[in-house]
Amino acid sequence: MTRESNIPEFRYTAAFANTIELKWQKYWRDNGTYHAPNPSGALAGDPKVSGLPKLFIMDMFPYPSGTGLHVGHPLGFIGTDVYARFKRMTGHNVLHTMGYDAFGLPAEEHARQTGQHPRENTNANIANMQRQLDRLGLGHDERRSVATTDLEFYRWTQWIFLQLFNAWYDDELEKARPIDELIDELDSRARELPSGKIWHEMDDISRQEIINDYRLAYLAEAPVNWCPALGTVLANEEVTAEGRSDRGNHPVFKRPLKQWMMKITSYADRLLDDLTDLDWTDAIKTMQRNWIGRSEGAEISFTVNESQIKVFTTRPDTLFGATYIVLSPEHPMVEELTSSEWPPDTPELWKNDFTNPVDAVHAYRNESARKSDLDRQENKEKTGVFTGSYACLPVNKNSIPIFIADYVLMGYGTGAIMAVPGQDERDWEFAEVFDLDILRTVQPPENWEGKAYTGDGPAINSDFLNGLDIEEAKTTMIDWLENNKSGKKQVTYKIRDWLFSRQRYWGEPFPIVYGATGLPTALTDEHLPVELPELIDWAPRTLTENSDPEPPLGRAENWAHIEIDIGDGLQQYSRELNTMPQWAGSCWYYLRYLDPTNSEEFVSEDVERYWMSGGVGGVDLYVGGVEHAVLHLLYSRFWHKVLFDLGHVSCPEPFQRLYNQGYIQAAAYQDSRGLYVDAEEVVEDNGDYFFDGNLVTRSFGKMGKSLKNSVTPDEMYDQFGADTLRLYEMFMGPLDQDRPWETKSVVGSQRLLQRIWRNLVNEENGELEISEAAASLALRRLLHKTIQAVREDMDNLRFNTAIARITELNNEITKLAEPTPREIAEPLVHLLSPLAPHIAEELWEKLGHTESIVYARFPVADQSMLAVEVLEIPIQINGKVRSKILVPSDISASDLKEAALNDPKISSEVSGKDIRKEIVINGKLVNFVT
RNA sequence: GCGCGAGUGGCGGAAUUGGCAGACGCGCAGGCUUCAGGAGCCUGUGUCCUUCGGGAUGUGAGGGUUCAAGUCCCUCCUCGCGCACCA
Repeated sequence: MTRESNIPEFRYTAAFANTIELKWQKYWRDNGTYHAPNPSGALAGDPKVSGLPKLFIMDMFPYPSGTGLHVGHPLGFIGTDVYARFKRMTGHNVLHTMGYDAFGLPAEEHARQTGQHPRENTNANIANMQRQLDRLGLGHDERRSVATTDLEFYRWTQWIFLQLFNAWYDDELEKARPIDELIDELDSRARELPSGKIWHEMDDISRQEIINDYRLAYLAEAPVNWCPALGTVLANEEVTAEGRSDRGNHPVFKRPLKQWMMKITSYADRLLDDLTDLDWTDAIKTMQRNWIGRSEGAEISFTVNESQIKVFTTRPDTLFGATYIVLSPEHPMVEELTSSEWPPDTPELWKNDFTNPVDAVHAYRNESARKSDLDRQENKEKTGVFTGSYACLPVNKNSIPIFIADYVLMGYGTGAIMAVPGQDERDWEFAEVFDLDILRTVQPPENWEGKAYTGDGPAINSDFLNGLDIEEAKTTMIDWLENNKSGKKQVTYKIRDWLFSRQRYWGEPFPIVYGATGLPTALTDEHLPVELPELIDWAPRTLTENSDPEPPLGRAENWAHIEIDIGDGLQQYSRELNTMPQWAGSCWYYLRYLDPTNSEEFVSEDVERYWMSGGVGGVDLYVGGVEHAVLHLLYSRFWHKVLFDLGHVSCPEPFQRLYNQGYIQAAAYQDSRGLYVDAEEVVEDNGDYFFDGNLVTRSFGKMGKSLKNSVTPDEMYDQFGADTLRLYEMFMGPLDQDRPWETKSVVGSQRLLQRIWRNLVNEENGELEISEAAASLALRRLLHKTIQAVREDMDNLRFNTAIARITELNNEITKLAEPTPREIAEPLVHLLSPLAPHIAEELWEKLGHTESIVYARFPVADQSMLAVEVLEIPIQINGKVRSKILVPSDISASDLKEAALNDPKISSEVSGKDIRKEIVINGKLVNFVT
């Protein structure tokens, strides 16, 4: 219980902080303080401001969760806000705003559980989250806020979809082009179809089918990830390595279904190459590279009877060492390659106890079909069975056996490999199990004792390759294969085209209709937006593995069938019933921030060029969690590149600098049954933790409902105020690092603000209490040292050390006997203002200023104040500090040595000893070695 | 298994062209103020020893380079993240 009567009326308490915070938040809102002017258009403003260097700072925009924020969420938002405020004070036109990623599975799942319509639910969540964020005092240009669920926003998501639908990838020019240009080239015979079909001899429907396959957004029948529990199909990126849904951890099944796909594979090389120019961490770049999974090698054909098996290998140089072939059990040629009888002399080992290959192969295929991906991963013992057929090795016509084995995956390369046990560990293991030949074709080092040798060395046992190193042997072999029509150079990728349709209600409808031909047809711009129909029954059905996905939009009978004119007169059409995935809106929202009210274009050219200029990527700083490393960041790079190719944006990449903030973790406690107990109720006693008198165990994890360890910003506003919360979150540690939350430590940040306040304001009467007299030279020096350090720290997002420097300065001010000199007080408030903007505004006003501090100039250190006259130099003997001396900073090395030797402590220590070596680092230290 | 990152007081963390380890904060201890303290202020606080001057020791473990190593090199351990039979 606090007794208010003892606390001075104008002390900086939580209640007082709340008063001034609300005051200044209202002021900023009323004055449009954070409005960043565009160079032209509806949001144009003061040309003096839009003439400043621009800075586009962004947070990954959040999904408005129904449970609201906990203190872990705003960490990155605060970080970008501090940086943005600092940059405003150094003469930049800073664009910083916030939007909501409000479509998608989670919104709908939540709505399904509560029975509320997704829109109502989403709007309520957005309002709540906006309230929580506003209270933090984030300097966002609120005019630019968007939600992906706004009709005026998703109108343009649909428009961008049409850009993709109406474009194709020209492999020669390595860029996307309008589909009409392809049609023109085919019409004028400037281009032939690679299939050999003759364009001019085809009917209209066949032509449309051909063209549709060229589109960057296309319909395809392909094995997709069907998640019955979610009632929808999912992209590869949304399925975990265990074969479950990323969201909800439900089982996912591979099923062939006709779905919308995006041709992201066409951009694989550019997505890979352009990573080089981005200021992203190597961790994220590596994750993207792994996901794209480019490997160079060769496709080699092996002849079996009349047919050919194509294998992909990255080691064509080892072809002479191929002693068998392995097909994935799902490979389409397995059946035709399975002979009816075991060939004479087939080793028993290869038969798996079956009397003929047909039964053996059948049994093996059934067994591996039953195995989940997880089983296949966990059990790496090699299994397989002989098909009874032999293939012909193209270089020497040797006959080698063909196996099927589940260590070869259908989803990669051609689903078939040439096995080279001498140079491949997996093949070696398999060869050991089945007693197959092993032939080394690369000479291992002399004392090599291992099995397969994958390192470099001269080729052996390889005829015309002998003596060549791996790289030379590869190119020589590829030449040979191409000359002998047995293969070719080949690049494969792990990345697959992006599955883009979902059987859900709460997403963007496709701007696509189907006419009499049944082929997909694009709506034209004037028919946009395609608005989501109001549905009473919008929930997806819970379905089984074998059922078909049912798009909920099919239940909107009146909406699903329309009569419109899209160029061929008024006709009957049925609409596409799928919706887009959640990623669609987040692929491009940053562009809408630039020009959110534009009803003619998704962003005007002029505005886009202004904000997106500077590097290869337009956004100057993008802060968000590492969990979007391959999903959002890959998809939006892809869309951006398409828009770039088609001339709609001016730079090839969206995000120049990416920064991954860490997570705030919190202690969670489990009782003896393993159940989580309310962390707030746990008490510590001598290193042990108790809940309700019972011993509980502590662990750390992400804040949230399930661990019962959430702390909300609202609680922090009540107990400390928003400035304190901001300061504490920035002070906990480096922004990119995970850190444990400790409510009991927050008070430290509040004390700093209290002390700064008290150093400038009389707590009893609330009056400014500073001195107009000059500061001491020592304090002035400290101030400039602090300014220098804080500036550097702010620039490098090292807010924790910036706060430490400010604290040091304030600690010195606290020691003064007289009031704080104005020449110190004003810069101190400047240094503080990006971190704790409300108290800074209040102090700034008390200091007599009528303009907001937001656009004040951040102090610059006076270099002459940084130079010191006297240095304290440690003197070491044998590397150990024995004394310290004060010397003039401009002392010469020899004088420094003399001064050190004259130090009484040093002279007594070295007297009678032989100084063998003297190290004199001027300005740093002296070390005598005896 | 492969790749990346990290290991510093009771706790969060400072310190990098190698140059005084532990800035700043929390916590803790003592004091002031107070009827009281879960408020505020001051002082102290790596560990061990100490005659209170100081001494020894110390950055996951072990070794090395150097006048000098948290920092560089080698070997190993632990934790986190990513990928995982990708041919």
